[in-house]
Amino acid sequence: MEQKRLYFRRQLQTNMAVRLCDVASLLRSGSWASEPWTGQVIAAMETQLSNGPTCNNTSNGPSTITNNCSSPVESGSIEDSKTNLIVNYLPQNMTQEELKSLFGSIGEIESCKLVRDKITGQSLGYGFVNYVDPKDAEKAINTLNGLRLQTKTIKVSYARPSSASIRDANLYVSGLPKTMTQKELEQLFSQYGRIITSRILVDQVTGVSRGVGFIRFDRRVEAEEAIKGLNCQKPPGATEPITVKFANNPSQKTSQALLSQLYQSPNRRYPGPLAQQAQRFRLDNLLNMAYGVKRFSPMAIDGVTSLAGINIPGHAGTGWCIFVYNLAPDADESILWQMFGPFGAVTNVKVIRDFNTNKCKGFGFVTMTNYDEAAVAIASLNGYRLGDRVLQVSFKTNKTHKA
DNA sequence: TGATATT
Repeated sequence: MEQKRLYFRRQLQTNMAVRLCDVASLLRSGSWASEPWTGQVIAAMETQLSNGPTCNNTSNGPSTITNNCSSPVESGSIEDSKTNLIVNYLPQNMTQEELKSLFGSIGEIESCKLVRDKITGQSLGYGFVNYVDPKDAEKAINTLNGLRLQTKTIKVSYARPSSASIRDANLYVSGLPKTMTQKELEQLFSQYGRIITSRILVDQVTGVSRGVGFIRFDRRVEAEEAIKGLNCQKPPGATEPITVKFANNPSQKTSQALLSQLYQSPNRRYPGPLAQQAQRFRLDNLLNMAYGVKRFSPMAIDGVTSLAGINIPGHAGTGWCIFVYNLAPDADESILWQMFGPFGAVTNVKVIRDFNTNKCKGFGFVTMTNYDEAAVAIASLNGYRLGDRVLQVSFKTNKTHKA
């Protein structure tokens, strides 16, 4: 009870209508409504809401507020939201649950959304995480920005307030001098507005610039002005003019290309050869279940020595559970994400702590979706030296008695 | 013409 009071007091201290709307709707629904003090809290919030900016939150996602500031965009100003983050460059196969699990290891999450293609359902590689506490959002940027997950390095930053004016502000630039650096590219374009991202494409083999790149501005009007000012112009010192135009939207592919991508990408829906071994396990286990055979020992398969995390389709919340031993007392979840994330889809991590001291008891667990990725992670991380400790990593066993 | 940046 007291914890709930503290929880909502903390929320109330976040002086944004957007937060109040969310808390109010949370209080109105579900088990919170039965608490004797919720009525007072809702009333207090609605008073503030009626005096403040309009709340337009009608959906499940994080809400937005009408920006009624007289000078909405000031160069270099701090973002409006201190709790809402955008996470870019997520691995293609990362799910919303995995995103929530990863960022939930920092602090309490108010809402979390992985953005998917409306038609294909494929991840668009970015998402939003809205924390309850602005301090956790800041901590998430400090600890998770730049985290390597599989082949990607994720970017974590404050989300700008959602608005039509910030959409379609990405430019494709070609004909750049091969010697031009990213910094020089930014210098050229920064006179037209605030740059959100910039990139120069390079040859995969030689690393030499391909003379093409991208500039994403904060606002579309800035991108329009940059086209007017720089398209067909020669950059300082260049011999040839550059081409500046709006970039293609990656989500606007032809249906042919989408189908091709769907067929070729090894994801959950269309498992590629890599998933075959895990599929074989699942099939075997289904057959064993169906025929009432005692849970089969997978030890006979391909030299695997010990397994327990049996993954049965339809049995939600399962995966390949990995036991990690010899963690330091101050180990936290983020270290587990950092170690195992690069090997594949991680759905959950947990550091086991002493109830009284809150220090790690020396071990933890990691759940991975795919068997093959889990096996590689174990093979790679068992014996790994973390600080002054050598880790023992294995599939979790179902030991009920100590040997 | 990207390491799919605004739900």
